[in-house]
Amino acid sequence: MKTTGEIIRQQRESKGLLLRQVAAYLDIDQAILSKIERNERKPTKMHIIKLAEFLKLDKDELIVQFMSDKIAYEIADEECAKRVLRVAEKKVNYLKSHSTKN
Amino acid sequence: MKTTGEIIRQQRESKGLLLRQVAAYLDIDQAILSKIERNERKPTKMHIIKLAEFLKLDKDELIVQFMSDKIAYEIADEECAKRVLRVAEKKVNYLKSHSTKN
DNA sequence: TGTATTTTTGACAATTATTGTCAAGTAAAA
DNA sequence: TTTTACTTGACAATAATTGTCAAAAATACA
Repeated sequence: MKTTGEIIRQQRESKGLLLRQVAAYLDIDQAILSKIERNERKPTKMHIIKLAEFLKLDKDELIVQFMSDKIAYEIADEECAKRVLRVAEKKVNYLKSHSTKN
Repeated sequence: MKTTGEIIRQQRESKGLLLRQVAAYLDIDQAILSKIERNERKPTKMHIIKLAEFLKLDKDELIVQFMSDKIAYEIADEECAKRVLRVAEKKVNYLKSHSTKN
């Protein structure tokens, strides 16, 4: 399984781009991007969106990576991680079916 | 589906306890507990643990409620919420099988 | 080699989010 | 109607996140 950081780094390198160039597009210091690629810092959603744009990665796919990282990280040390996910799914279904939009 | 706040409030009332009494045990202002019960503020994990203790609720069950709330809230407005959960589960499995403890 | 370039690292500053208090308001009970 | 419980909202304290900067380390390459 590739990490989010690995996906980003591979794509950046495959395009021959420097940290500094991509970081400039994201409007952050390259130090942060370096850390994101090494999974040492978590990207924000804005980072993810701009990275997908700039590196021509599939935006939804990258968001899935990013959010599942966050969730996995949050619950990984829970005994009941699996149940948490199952209950969360029920709640998401409920929220979606009762939300005003759509 | 009962919300976390509802579970807490029902149990508290069934025991004839006042907000102020439970809040004292949690060492917080009763205003916060009032808001937690009305799902207007999110409890911390410590709140949840102490609430389970004091109200004699099943601790793991309450933690599942609490964490699934957090997750559902985070991803509810995502198009790809379901996929996020599935990928998160894979990552949790991976993390669990590769963690040092156990 | 050694010089330029890129990346990494860590200290710490700025910003934002969370968690809390307080006091006044509302509701309900006695 | 007075007391008691609960709710609300402004805002203070604390904690977490996000960022900068500059020096160190790694890499590329003349």
